[in-house]
Amino acid sequence: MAHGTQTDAPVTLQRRQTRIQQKNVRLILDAALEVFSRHGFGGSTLEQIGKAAGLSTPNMLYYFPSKDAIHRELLFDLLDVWLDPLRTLDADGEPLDEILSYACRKLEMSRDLPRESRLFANEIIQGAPRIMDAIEGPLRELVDEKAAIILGWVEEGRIAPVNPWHLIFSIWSLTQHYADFEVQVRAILSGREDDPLIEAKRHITALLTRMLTLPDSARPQETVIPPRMTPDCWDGSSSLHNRR
Amino acid sequence: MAHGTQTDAPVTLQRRQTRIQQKNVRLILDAALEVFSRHGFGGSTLEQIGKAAGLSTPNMLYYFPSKDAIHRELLFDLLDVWLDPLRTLDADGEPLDEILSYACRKLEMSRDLPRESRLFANEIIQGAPRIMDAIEGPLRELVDEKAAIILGWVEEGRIAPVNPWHLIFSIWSLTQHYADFEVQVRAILSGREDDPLIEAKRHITALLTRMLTLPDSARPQETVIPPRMTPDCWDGSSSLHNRR
DNA sequence: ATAATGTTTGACCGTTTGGTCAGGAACACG
DNA sequence: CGTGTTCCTGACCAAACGGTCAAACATTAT
Repeated sequence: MAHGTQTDAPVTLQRRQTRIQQKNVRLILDAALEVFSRHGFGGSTLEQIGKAAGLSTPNMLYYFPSKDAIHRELLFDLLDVWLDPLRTLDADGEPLDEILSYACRKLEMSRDLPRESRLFANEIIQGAPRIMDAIEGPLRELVDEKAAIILGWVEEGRIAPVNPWHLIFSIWSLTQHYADFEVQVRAILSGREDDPLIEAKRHITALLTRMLTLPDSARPQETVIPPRMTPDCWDGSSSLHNRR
Repeated sequence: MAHGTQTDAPVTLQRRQTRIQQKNVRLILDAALEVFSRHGFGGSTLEQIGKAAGLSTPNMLYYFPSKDAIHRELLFDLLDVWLDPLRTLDADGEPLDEILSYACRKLEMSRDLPRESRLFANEIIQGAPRIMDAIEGPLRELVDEKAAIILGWVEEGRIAPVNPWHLIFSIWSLTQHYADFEVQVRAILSGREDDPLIEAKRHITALLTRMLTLPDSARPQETVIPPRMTPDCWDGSSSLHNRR
């Protein structure tokens, strides 16, 4: 062996995936997500992650070169998932439906991917040291693109005037709050609401609807306004399944 | 000396405050707030805090018995400040004004006390291990009390129907977002808005107003509705001064 | 001045941390 | 079956961690 005794670790990309590799990498990432999302990067130890994954510390370092590498992989895997709902916001759709659907999908993610939400929150709170590039680049571009669409709707008089960027921030904060601050929400609502997320959906839908619906006087009169139906995502079933 | 060589450390309560004590305790707490709020408890080290405070590690431990004690003191000092705005929500006030004022004060706090906001966020994200009692007790009671007031306003037909608890969550999330996710907000808005918080105030005010204002048909007709003025907190000056 | 008190430091300690490594165990495959 | 590869572990390491302590240094009051 020319360059080291230990067989070359299966680096992130060049992966001849063995079954065992697949299983353990998944185990590690899942455990790391659990631990990192609760304690932050600095507050987490490989021992904790190993315990959660059922693997020894050196064994984990056989699959990943370092603690940092695990964290980075989690974060970059997450970025795609995280921005996906916004990508689907369609300029050709009915404005209010599009925005409500988006909020709804984000709220679903708070229900189904709370750990991912907390991981992201931790990263941003700490100043986004590892994903600032992605935020200043792709994320910003995506937001600008969709904000332009919403601005177009405003100018066409199809929704009430609103700052599109801050509208997007509002949707982010309103929805992610139920994942990131879950223990607070549950502590306050315990005994009052069994599933806060159901009521949260009603609340956020109403909030956005009232905010974006034009007053009667300004509404276009061409057609009778149909009673606004909330987009029926999440009523009964969902496609996301990542709960622990 | 009966119980130890080192002079009794100035424990949190029994404080014969020397000038030096006052100065250094303040220095330590301020530095600790900076560090803890960015890296979380586990991710922070006494060395970091010491560097920020300009004090050596053992010297800090002369004023506080442990890293944990510093963190606890910060957290409990914060709790009072944090809940104060909600306490001032007045059942006898004009409903919309009261709620807008509350949101406004919370937004002010995001501007003036971002580190405190992040410290709190960190604690909740991590499952509130140190302040769960305060959340299940005093916080919950305060929220219930104020939610009852809001519910009363709804039943009197003075604001549009709304779930008061989720309304409070909404205000928390909408406002704290600008402190906790500040780097993201700035990264997205940089070059577009110099001071995001100004536009944020407009946005949140409009959002809450549209959400809580009754439709024309339902509005009580006794008096002419005066043009709604936003409560003029924060327009020009503020009482909070804790920026770094 | 001087004694008593309050403050700061450098050296130190035990533990935990991320990470290495040689070698053994389990596996795949001809 | 045997042999090459993949996987796993126990022992180990250096650095960093929270914290202690005796002694030196300031400060204050008398």
